Amino acid sequence: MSVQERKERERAERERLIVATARELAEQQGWDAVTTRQLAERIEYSQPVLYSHFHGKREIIGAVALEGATEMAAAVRAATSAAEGPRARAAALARAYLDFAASNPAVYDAMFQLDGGLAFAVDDTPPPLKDAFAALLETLTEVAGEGVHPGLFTEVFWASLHGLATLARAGRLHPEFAERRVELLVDRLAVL
Amino acid sequence: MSVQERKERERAERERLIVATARELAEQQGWDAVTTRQLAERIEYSQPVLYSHFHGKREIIGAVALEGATEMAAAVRAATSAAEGPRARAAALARAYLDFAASNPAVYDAMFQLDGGLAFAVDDTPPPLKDAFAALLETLTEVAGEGVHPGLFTEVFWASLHGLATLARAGRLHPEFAERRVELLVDRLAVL
DNA sequence: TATCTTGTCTAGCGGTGCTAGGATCGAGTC
DNA sequence: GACTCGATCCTAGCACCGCTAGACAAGATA
Repeated sequence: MSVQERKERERAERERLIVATARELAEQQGWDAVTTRQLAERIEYSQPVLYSHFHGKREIIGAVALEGATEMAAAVRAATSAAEGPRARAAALARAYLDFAASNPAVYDAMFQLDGGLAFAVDDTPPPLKDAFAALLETLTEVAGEGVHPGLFTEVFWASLHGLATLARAGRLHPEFAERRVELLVDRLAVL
Repeated sequence: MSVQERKERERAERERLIVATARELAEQQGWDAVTTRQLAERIEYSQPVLYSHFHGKREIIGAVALEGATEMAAAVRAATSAAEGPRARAAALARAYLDFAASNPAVYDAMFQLDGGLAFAVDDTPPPLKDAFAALLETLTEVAGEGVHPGLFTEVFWASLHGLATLARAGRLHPEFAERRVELLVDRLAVL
């Protein structure tokens, strides 16, 4: 029994190592540099070991994405709970979201730009992703406005943030407008 | 003289063929299917011919992106000029933008998701891209609101549309809310 | 100690973007 | 009309990718 338990523990530990290494490598050199060979070398195992943990590279990206979703949900909740008043909470949410995207570009890519093989079909959406959306919903519901479906409003608000995050990082928007964009977005979308 | 002119004409024609074929193949089977081998076979030339026209695959993607930007600008202008009143024009712009993204996913990817090697550093941005932004600016300026920088407002509006377009296509948003999302976005962002 | 299962690695498959170097074709010249 | 020569194109191959079959060794079981 104990032997098997030890092995399972070691396996789980190695799996965490794979995900952490993939994430680290992606943040350092971009996802293009995250090849199975490079990744295998960094964890000091051969390539096939990766495939005994994940069905393919896509699943590794998906694992990084789920980790990121959990962290993003936490970051958003921490920021909103520290703010007072609906308007301030919505603004804090927006800034926390954009900060996370800017600070963890590779993770954000794994979540929304790359194919991590994650399902989004309402039912079998992984819990961390549902929870990240829920974190947005909690704060945004109070500024959705009368008679506006909170989920609908959250989708619009989220999409706007997503657009700002991706276009800003791609160098498509004027960097000096960053703060004013957030102000404008919150002012217009949020109903107090 | 005439011989050289004919050759240049044929070269230009072949270049158009390459871009058109890449675009067609991408729309049919996705950009993953657009390999240099597949592309070469479709135009009935060998691979190296591609490299006598473009420095690499990235440049071919960039060419498709520029073509798409021109078309999108035209589509937006056509839609807005057919609408009456600022609110109707802004709504028409939003729908035209989202329609274009939904109808030409591969082209939209070339423009905003893939690396087409296009510059965006204010000065050396290719004219078609500048013009596409200008097309948005023309209509959105009139609903930016008092004292709001039109360029800033356009960036925010555009980012929101971009977010809606990408998240919707990735299956991240509820399809049945599509029209209501546009209504909500225009209602909140546009100042009449 | 002998057996056997489990886990890991070596080697290799078919694919990718890209390119060096040889063959071929056609334009210009005698 | 034959010939030279330069432009043009293709064959073949490089290094890399994601992924996997099968040999092999280490460790648990008896």
